[in-house]
Amino acid sequence: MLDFAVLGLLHEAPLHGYELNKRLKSVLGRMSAISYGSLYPRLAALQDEGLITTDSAASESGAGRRKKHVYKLTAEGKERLQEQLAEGGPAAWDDDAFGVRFAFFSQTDADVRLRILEGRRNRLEERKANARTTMSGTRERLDRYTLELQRHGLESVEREVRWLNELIATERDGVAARPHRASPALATFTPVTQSATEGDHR
Amino acid sequence: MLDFAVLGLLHEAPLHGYELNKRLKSVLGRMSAISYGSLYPRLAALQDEGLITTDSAASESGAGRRKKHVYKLTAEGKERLQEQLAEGGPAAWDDDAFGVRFAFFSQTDADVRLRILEGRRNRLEERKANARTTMSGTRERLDRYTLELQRHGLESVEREVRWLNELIATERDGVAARPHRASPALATFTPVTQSATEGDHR
DNA sequence: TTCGTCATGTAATGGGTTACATGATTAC
DNA sequence: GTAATCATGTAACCCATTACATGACGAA
Repeated sequence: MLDFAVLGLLHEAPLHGYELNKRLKSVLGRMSAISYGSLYPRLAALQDEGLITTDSAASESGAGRRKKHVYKLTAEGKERLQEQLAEGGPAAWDDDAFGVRFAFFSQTDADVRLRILEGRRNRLEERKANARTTMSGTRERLDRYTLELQRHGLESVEREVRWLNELIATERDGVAARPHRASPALATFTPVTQSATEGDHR
Repeated sequence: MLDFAVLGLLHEAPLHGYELNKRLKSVLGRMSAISYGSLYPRLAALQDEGLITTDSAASESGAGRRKKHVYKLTAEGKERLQEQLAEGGPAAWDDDAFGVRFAFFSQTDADVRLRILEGRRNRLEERKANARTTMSGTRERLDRYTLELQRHGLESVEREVRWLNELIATERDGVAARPHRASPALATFTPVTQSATEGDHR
């Protein structure tokens, strides 16, 4: 997951670790940024695997001077990234993975995008069904707050399903127009949010 | 976190591990259920610490027969739970903790409840501010999908803030009526959801 | 010249997962 | 009697975190 995000970001532009981490913050969404104690070892590992390089002549120049490494993808790294981008299976629709996959949709083929969006929606639809049955589920009446939590959770899921449906619709239009290549689909997306930024909350 | 949830559930009723895990699913919300490979060792540890017991004469009766252990809180366990229920600090308002804390609001004093709800709201309000600045943030224009992801995330946060504001309002009414003891606050909560279940999604 | 932030790293630790193994109970 | 599900447990591992340590660079 982390590896994928790193490869994806480096494909857009070469970066050094510190900067990478800041970008990661947007991409990983709710997981926010990764800690440096986690990132740097990972970068070292990816380098050992030959997926990324740093052309720091810097490490040769002076004495053992420590300066910022700018990493970029190797040919092998690009290949690996492409494989992962093509993966539209169940792994792509769980909570953690989906956000990251979505963040790199620009680099993803239109058909895979659609597969992921639909998979994700179905996953949520399942969860919705589950939640419904457990909530109104015969006996074992939950207490007030647990119930309210559940209710709010369910509503969130429903909201996300609607969002996905909109995305799927616009994606399909895009695909219909110019089939199969990565395409601007979302260009025509109209933000349905009817005043999301500052509404009522007395 | 897990420990707290376990103590909280056992305070409501004695349970054995397997059943506990199922209940945990509702309580932990998005973290869903914990794996058994995680739960059982933790139960053993809690027992070692003297916070829970299982009065299985069963372990003596036959030969080394393995049967279900029903766990319940010890006096020490109850004490520990009370301490944790009284904690309304920052730890209670992060993503993971909040849901669990909320799930046990029935066992939480009204003032602590309010502290947690407000803390949580402020936390989200902060995040909102952050997101806004990074989104419309000068240069480094994000790509289409990243932007859409961000937009949706922001909207979700705003929604949750509104939810919290409603909860806070009803809590305050409750507190005003009969100050300081654990009280039914939410009894008067009216579900503002104006048709959440199946709305527009063309 | 000192303070803040950029920048990189390591070691200890933690909290969970998966895979595996086993046994009891219920329903058919 | 056999399959499904309930129920408990262990060992190996994974991935990330925290705490710590170091150093470069720009601005006051």
